[in-house]
Amino acid sequence: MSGHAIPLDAETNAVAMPEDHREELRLWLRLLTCTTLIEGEVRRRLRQRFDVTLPRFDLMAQLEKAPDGLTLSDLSKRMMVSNGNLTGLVERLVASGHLDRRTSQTDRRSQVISLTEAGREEFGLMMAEHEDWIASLFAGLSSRDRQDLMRLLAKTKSSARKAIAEESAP
Amino acid sequence: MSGHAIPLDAETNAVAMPEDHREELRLWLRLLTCTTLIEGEVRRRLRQRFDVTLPRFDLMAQLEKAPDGLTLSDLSKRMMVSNGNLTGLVERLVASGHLDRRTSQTDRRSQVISLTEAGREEFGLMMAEHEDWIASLFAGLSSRDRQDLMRLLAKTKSSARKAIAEESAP
DNA sequence: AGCCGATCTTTGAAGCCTAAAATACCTTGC
DNA sequence: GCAAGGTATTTTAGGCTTCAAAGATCGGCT
Repeated sequence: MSGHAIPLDAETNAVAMPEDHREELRLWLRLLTCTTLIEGEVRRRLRQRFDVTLPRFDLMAQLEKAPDGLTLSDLSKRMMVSNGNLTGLVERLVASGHLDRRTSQTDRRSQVISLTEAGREEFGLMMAEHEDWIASLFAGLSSRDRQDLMRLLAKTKSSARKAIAEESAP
Repeated sequence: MSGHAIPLDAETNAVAMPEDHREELRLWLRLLTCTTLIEGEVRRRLRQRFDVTLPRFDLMAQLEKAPDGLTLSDLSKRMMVSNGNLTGLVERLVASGHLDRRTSQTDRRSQVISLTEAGREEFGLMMAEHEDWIASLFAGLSSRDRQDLMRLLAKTKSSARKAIAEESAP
């Protein structure tokens, strides 16, 4: 392979000149910006309208989908946050009367958390508004755009999961 | 309008039955999941490889692009975090010798922050690896996918910005 | 029965983050 | 010159988050 002064193309030159991944980097930064932007606004509105934080909202959202309650470990997995984190989060929502907590009948290590009636009602209001907020934030996208984005994000998610799995056990 | 037992379709029934925005909601949750997944992994690797947190990395990344330094307000805008937050962040990085901080010559209210030589060197190492991590996390997407995703996220970003602006000053 | 490793939760130390109030400095208009 | 209003930063109080270590309980094995 090869004339003298002819520059090698990116493919053949991978060793001497390490690949340029600026495109992926820009993509990641844009993804992060979008999420941060929307998340910040949701956070702001939750606080303003309902005086509630996003983590608390998320926690109640999980419980709303599970009428029989969930253990802290279940919640931890579903919310992708640490176990220790939930202890305090739940504590505050129990104190404010939104959540109920009792030791599992079958496993005394486990705490089963569920929404109180008051908590469920209050969350219902939040959830409805929240859905409208999200709709308005994404209003600039056509139905087709949303479908495409959905598909690409699914692909991104599985790409990332794969890379993470490979790194953990190479 | 209307026959008796015939159900109205979604379009004509917008008032009685408020619109269903579950599609947007699912899209948002997927966007959030992707970002959280990738961000968590980057955070984990930064900690493991360099014993540095993501906020510190982000801060140094901003400064690396600005050889003449930036004020706290500049940083605050670029990083989309609160001003008070930066005070402590910068404080710790000054203490560890990564950052330099001096009062502006032209405005004694302002603090100009910049990377020290040591900070710049260390950040160089991190940046290179970080770029590879991101590339591997997005490796499952074709070049075409990345372009499409980039475009759709740009659209999402401007959609969100518009909705936020309209809410603030309706 | 009793021990052992695994699982569920809490605690502690450190850091990140925000909103809001306080402080310091600048700029403009008189 | 100097007061009023605006800008840059810090402080304060409260909450979220993680990791790592400790405590409690479970289940299987001998």
